[in-house]
Amino acid sequence: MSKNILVSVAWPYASGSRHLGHIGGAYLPADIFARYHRIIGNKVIMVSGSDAHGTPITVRADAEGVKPIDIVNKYHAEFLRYWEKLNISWDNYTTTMTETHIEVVHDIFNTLLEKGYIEKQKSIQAYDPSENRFLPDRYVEGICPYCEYKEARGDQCDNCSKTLDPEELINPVSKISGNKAEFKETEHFFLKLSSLQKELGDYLDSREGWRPHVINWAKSFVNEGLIDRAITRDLDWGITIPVDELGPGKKIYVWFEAVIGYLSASKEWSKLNDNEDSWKDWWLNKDAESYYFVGKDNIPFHAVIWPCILLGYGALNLPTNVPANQYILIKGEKASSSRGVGKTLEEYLDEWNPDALRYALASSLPEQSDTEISEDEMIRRNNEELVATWGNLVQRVSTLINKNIDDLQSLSEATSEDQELISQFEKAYESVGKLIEKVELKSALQESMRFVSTVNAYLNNTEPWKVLKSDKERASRILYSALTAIDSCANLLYPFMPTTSLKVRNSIPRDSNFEWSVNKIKTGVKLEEIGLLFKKFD
RNA sequence: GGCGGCGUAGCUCAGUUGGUAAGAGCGCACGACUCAUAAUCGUGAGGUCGGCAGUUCGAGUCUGCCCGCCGCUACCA
Repeated sequence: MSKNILVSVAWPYASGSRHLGHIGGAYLPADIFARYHRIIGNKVIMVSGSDAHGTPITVRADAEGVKPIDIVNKYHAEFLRYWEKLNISWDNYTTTMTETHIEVVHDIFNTLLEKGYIEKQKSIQAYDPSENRFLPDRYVEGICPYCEYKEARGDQCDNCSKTLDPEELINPVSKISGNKAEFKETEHFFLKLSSLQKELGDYLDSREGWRPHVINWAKSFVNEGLIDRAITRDLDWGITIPVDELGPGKKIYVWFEAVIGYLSASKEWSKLNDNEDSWKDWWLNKDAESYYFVGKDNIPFHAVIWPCILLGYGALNLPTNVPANQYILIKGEKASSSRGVGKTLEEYLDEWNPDALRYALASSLPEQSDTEISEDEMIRRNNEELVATWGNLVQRVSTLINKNIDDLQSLSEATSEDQELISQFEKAYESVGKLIEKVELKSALQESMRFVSTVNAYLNNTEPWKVLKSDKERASRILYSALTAIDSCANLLYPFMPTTSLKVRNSIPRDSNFEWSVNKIKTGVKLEEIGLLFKKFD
């Protein structure tokens, strides 16, 4: 009874480089989760893509004197390099510029409009006449009407921390040009979140196993009362509005269309695989599950707004879980290469074995709370946990076998000690699997490493290097048992470290080929040279 | 201001619905081993669980207040 599992991953904004925090926050955990489910036989599609629209991209394009599309292409290409180097196993990694995406966005827009979940509303908006553009609240500055602070923003005064409307500011100016801001009426389409509040509340109440910070946050949004939100903007760069009622210069607002990308990327995947309807197995089949891997800043969009869009549209599956991560902090600051904190992601990717980097990040995933890491800590984990415990185990056993035993042919009977080692691993698959299914990936990795240690302990207790001198058959049995255990360790660690795990597995000849249970290792065959899995940092 | 999260051993973090003497990994100390990338294994020392008060037979776990850090507060996504 294999399940269909949709692994949806936050769409990275093609407006700048990503950093380690992004990788640990969403892409790596999603990949671990997806790889595990594929291995145990579930049908997984993992989708995402580069988010091509939105203000940061146009701002950056303006600053660099290029077109938005140039910025998008540059960073999309950079993101593709990340995924390749890190072995992120997408089924479809696309962009929000594809025809399929635009079609799907238009379909959802039109359907919500027909059903009355989208309607036009007029509002007064700050406007910069010299730049010929409307201004977000935060891009308007002026004097606070309450405390007379001179640099109050249109949304809030930093001095007295009162929430403001831009129109309240005295002498409002555009933060972009420094010129006086005007106020003009503008008309936009709004998503009527308020009329979906009850259904969303029921949906959230029915969720089980969500992380406390995610469900609490989502519910607090509902409890405060959902406010209708504009889904179009005064912009040239973006997806066109399917109905021509607002006049020129307006586009669909990025937050509305980006989340729809999960559906359009799934549909695109179907087309690419010559089965246009296969996406339905993940979106319409009620037994299918969907997991959305995002950072905590994305919780409102994935636990509130996207479910509302889906509820309004109807029929499509809502998120099974949104295992949002908190932030990875480097040296006490939110990981940010733009602020010059730490190395760029590309530098890490050049310097690190991808599996070692995956390990260092996976063992510090911010699943419950913000987690601090430093490069020293990552190096320490590589040297003292990965190299010493796992890499060295593989090395010591393969060396013992290759130097002393030709082909693991004549084995003595297994003792209770040997059997106990193997039966431990039968349980390991179960306990590690359960943790991954609950998206407790950090614990799952720690648990896996604990089993790696038991093999080292087994060797210390059985001392095959001594037994070799007197009883070669017994020594062969010990090493055969250890090799069986190592093969299982490689399976357990595969979702976390796919490349090195495959390297180990492919070197060990097997009689069976289970990916998620103990395998029988062939006797009478020579073990292939595995080589060092990881290198120590000096 | 309001809302949410966090504050647990030197460090990074776990601690289901309150219940046997508070956990893990790393670091540290001591011991064992020497096959292995000076790697491994075992034992141990470290905490009045941010503070104060309360509920309870019993609270890290619930309530109130306080202190500190972070985030959100709806046109950044």
